[in-house]
Amino acid sequence: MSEEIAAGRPYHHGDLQRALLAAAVEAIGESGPTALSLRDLARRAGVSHAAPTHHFGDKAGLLTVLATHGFHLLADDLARVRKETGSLLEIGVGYVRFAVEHRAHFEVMFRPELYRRDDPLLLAAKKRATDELQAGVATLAEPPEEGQDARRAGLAAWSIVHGFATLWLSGALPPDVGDDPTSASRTIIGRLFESS
Amino acid sequence: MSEEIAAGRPYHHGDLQRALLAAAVEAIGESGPTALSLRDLARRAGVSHAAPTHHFGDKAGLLTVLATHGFHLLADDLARVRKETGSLLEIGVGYVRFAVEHRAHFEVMFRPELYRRDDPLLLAAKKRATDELQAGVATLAEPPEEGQDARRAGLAAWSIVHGFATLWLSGALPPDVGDDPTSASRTIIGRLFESS
DNA sequence: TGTACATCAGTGAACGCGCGTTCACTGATGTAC
DNA sequence: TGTACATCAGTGAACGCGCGTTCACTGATGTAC
Repeated sequence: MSEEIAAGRPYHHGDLQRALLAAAVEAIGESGPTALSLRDLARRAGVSHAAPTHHFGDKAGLLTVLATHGFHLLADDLARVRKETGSLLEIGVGYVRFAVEHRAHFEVMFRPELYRRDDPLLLAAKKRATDELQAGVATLAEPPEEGQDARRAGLAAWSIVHGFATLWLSGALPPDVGDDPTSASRTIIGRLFESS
Repeated sequence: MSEEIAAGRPYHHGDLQRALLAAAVEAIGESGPTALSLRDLARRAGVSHAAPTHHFGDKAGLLTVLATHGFHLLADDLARVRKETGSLLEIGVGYVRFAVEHRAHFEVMFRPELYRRDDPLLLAAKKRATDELQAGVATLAEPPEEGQDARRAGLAAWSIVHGFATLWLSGALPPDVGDDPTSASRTIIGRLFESS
């Protein structure tokens, strides 16, 4: 219990940057990333509408940080699944689960026109995630030799899980796929990994 | 040469609906579908800013028509490739080609929050496209029996081509994939169809 | 062949709204001495 | 332990902008008779 909390809203927020990012996730969940406005985030965080500019400069700045967080979260998830299961199929299912559970992050991550796509921290985070996916390919029962074949296998795996995730999120899949993206994706993307 | 054209800009446009849709494709190609404004389309078509409302009601109405056109174009493309090649792999490559060549349509089609997703004409067009993809599964050398297996094969094929297309469009794929989405997708999505 | 009238397509002025950005400011915090 | 000062975080008023929407209107077209 800090004094500031006991004394009511302090002049300084304390952790406004984090609060704004949380508000952004909430707002994106409601209306998508393009409807986002800095004034709305300020309202949600209970600060003046000019405060966000202080921390992020503009909307692209905020979304760059949000996308960077997203790529790190994704890399963490994939690494965890790989260590726990050693299965490329389960890593793929983990990718789909990430997309559904962190929809706001996922939607921003793959709309680079919304952020600074050449930001160094962002690029590093993105590399972590793609490296992790590529490492998953090596867990196959008959892993392709390093080189072109392994790269293609990685891109095929990425394509199928990314496609399933985006089709799921857009509501394009037929209703009888069910309402559990984890198990639905396991039976469908399993077709690519049958040899493992 | 109609009298109106000879006499300069006529009061009535003649085919404003089509002109506005073409302007929308152009504008979306430049700035994406969410930045679209009816006033901008009116400007591009050379009419007053209130004219588009007459034809489409609002932005969602216009995008519903645009998405419907897109699904018909896609179904046409897939049907043509199926008849010409009888190959699911080539149908998949055709899907990717469509996404790249009709980027504006494709982007709208899979963002249903932008249009009236329960519009009957739209649903019919979408069904044509998904049916066509499912018909492609039957062209496999060892087609799965009708039923669950065939449906899963169709969803797996849809996922991988949709994933490749969206990753390509977002610029997420590594540079060494090359700059020809048709041949790049053929080698990569071919991994799913190797048995054919 | 002509005329009257309904219908349709497009106009342009007006409105209110939310937005990003700027700017002089003020409150709070930390650090040097 | 106290004081001065620099720095940082957040304020709130003001601005100009593009947008969607409304509305009374006008020009053009087609059809009935």
